[in-house]
Amino acid sequence: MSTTIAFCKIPLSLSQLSLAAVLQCGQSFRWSIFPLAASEGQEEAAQLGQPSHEYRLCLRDRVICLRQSQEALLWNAVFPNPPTSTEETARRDAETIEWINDYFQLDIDLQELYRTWSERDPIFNGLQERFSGIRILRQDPWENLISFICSSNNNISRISKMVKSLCANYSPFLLALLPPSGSGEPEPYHPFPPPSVLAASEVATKLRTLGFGYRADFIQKTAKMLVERNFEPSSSKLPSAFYVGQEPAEVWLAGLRNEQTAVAREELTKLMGVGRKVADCVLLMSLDKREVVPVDTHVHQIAHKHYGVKMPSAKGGKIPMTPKLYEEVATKLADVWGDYAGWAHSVLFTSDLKSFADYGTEKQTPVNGTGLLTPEDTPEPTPTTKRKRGGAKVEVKVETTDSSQQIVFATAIVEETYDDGSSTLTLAERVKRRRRTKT
DNA sequence: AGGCTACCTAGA
DNA sequence: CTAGGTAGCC
Repeated sequence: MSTTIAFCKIPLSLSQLSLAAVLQCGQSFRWSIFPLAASEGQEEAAQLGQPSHEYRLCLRDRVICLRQSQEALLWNAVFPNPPTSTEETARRDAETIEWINDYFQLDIDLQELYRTWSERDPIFNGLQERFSGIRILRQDPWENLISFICSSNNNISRISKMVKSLCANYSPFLLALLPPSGSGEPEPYHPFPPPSVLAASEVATKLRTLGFGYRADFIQKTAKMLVERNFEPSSSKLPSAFYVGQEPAEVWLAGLRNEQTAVAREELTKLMGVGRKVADCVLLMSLDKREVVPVDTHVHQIAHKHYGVKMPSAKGGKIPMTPKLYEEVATKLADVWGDYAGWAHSVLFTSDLKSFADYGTEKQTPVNGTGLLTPEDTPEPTPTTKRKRGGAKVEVKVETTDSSQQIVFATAIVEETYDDGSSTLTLAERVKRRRRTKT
């Protein structure tokens, strides 16, 4: 059970792919991450470009294990049953390699894209050193869709827990694996459940109890909508043997890869819990629509600070993302970055993630310590990466209080000071509705 | 037709 | 109070 398995190598530079960034930046939520045994030689190992982590993902019939060194991607695949022949072993290996190439889109030269973006955009140029190797994964559309339905109004940590909970509760156990360190409990692996399983009406109520909140109904309804769709016979035969074992609903979804972006988006947004943002994430991350830029508040901030997109006056501190504003931001960024705008967006987005605040600095080195830059080399912080140091909140007045004892309207001047010494003064018209607790 | 709001939950 | 939003209602 604890036999040491050798890893196979695919030559690959860190500038083409940074597993540490790509697998944790909120594209896929299902990878398990293990630090490799912290021994005394670890620091030197890191400097030698040896792997520091192992990443694992359960597919239909196997668990893929990945590590990364300075010059190679290291992989191995674990099956519940050992291969019966050398031919069988070879066939399995070939499939895994094909999957890796497809999933990481390794035929696309990321360095060349970085060069192009840097020429077109000085802002990108400033970030490219610190955030290299960030590319878009080519994910399974069904899993991608459900994961991003979970993502609404949510954080990466909880989304990951929810997605793993879906697997644990709705798909059969495949196998268990000890952490790579050898010590600790074996971890069970389940593949992602197919549409037919999540379409059952009881699923909604059970997902509620599992802590999915209002997304429980979205997931079940979307699954049901897809399963009950009337599929064209033509859509059930796709060229690749890649889709064998998939349900018609999954094949249909994947078939949107062959449609125009607008058409595919139209179809996606018909599904429950899928708005523009979620649809665009799916278009970009699993349906080959590389030009699509999903827009959220982070992306809007970036677009405002660096690319001259308007910032509506803050009513109540929150800027609602209207369809019009969404379109403005998306078009602007697509225009700046070109064909692969969605890919460029993910570099900027990752650089803006709080969990990556120290990525590429001394505090937290990227995998294997390459591309290491001192904090002085880091670009000017953008307003979104600027950390708030102090905020004086000056309540000016409270205009009315109605009979139900809700504060309905309040005006305040808010001063915020940032790490770099700059500060902003905003007039915030904050509408507070403080609901009285039921008694 | 845009502009609200409620919606689940875990964790600062 | 927020976290990579969306449906439903006016």
